[in-house]
Amino acid sequence: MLSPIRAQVFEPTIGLDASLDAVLATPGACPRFARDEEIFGEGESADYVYQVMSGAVRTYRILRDGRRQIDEFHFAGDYFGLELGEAHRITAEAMTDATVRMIRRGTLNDLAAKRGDAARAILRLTAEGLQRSQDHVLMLGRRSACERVAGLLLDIAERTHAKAELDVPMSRQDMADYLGLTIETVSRTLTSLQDEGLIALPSVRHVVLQDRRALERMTA
Amino acid sequence: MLSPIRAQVFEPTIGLDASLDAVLATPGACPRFARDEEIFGEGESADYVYQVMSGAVRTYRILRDGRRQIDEFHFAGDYFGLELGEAHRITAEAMTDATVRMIRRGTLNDLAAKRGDAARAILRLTAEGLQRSQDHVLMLGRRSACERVAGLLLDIAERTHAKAELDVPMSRQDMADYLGLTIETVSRTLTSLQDEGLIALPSVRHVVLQDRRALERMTA
DNA sequence: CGCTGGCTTTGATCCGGGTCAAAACGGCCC
DNA sequence: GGGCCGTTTTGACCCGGATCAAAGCCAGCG
Repeated sequence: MLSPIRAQVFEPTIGLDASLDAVLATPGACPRFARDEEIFGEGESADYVYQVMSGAVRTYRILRDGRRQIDEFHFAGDYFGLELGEAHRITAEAMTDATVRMIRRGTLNDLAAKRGDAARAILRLTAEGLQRSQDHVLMLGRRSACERVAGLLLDIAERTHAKAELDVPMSRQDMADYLGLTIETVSRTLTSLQDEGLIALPSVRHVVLQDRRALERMTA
Repeated sequence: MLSPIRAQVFEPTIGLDASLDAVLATPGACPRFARDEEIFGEGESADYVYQVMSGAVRTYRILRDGRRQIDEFHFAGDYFGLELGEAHRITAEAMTDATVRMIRRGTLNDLAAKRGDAARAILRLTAEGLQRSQDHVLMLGRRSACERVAGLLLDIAERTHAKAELDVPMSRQDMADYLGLTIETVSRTLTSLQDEGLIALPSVRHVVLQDRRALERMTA
């Protein structure tokens, strides 16, 4: 009944706009990471920029007492690990088994210095990250648990190019730490959305959006 | 007893690093805005980038039902209104009477195309905004009301170059909408910080940090 | 297959911060 | 100086989501 898990592999497409994919034809190293493996840690030297080729990645920070806030989820094609300073301010881990392209930061800087379109592509990536972070702020500051969960589901659908059925690559704990909630609240909210007929939960990591319109209404 | 309100006027200093201030010697228009006056609105064409010359500015978004989330406070010297797309995604208002420098976006683009240091300066501004937004996410997602208020006070102190005594240019409502709280909670939290001797509140918009160490401990 | 251990869900209760209401505090204008 | 109005503080109570606890539910493995 359920569609198989979509192979989330990144296929670069050359667009009209400045895109790093177009500029960075040279692949660079593409190591594999196992589920939950650390890709880089807070405080480490930021010598590389990364791109998800397959799988999914989470970036997060933790407070002294262990509270964790997930900053972003990264899917196939997404860049992450771009830093202003010398060191990573956040930690990155594979959420699923993942392959990740590593681009030497020096290479990127040289490219940016030589080619205006590369510099613009880097700026665009950073600015997109800022927009997503601003959306995240709005969600955490002013939205209810239900609105947050609905928003996350729609976001995952969009970013993994899923239609109605989506694979959720993250655990409930990951969802909670992204949404500023607890696992219990996330779980309860999902079941209540199911009870209202807005979604179906055929399995833990599989969600069907049954009334996308209604979900979007909560989000707007 | 109280020091007079510091004149928060921006004095550019030429640093060693790429700085837009150095590059943009040409002043451009510097209109004044009255307290609570709108500088630009969500959806408007983003033809200019702005820099606070004096006073303070808030940028925010509102949900359909009126819930407001303040994205950032901007003080003398800060740039704001940089957008990736054609339109502003957020609204900007003067929190106090303010003078604001307007820089035509085309000018900035030309400059970035011609001079690598200008392009780098713009990237840096965007990346700094991203870092602040990420800090904001961590605060909203995982910090208590008390930690949030303490963090805001320290942030204001740092960004207005205040030592122990600081002018708070924003209303309780502004603080609440930045911190993801209500006015009542902000007010209660401030008085409880005062009761514990961590701060003093000689007047509504004047705060004295009496135990900065303790405040920083809450924030870390 | 059946057992085991980690997720996830569900239940019961609690509490931090929200809501609603009223009093107190300033500014500001006359 | 006195009155007025918007902001801030304080009080009483409530509620959404957290916490604590106990079942379910698989997936993996022997």
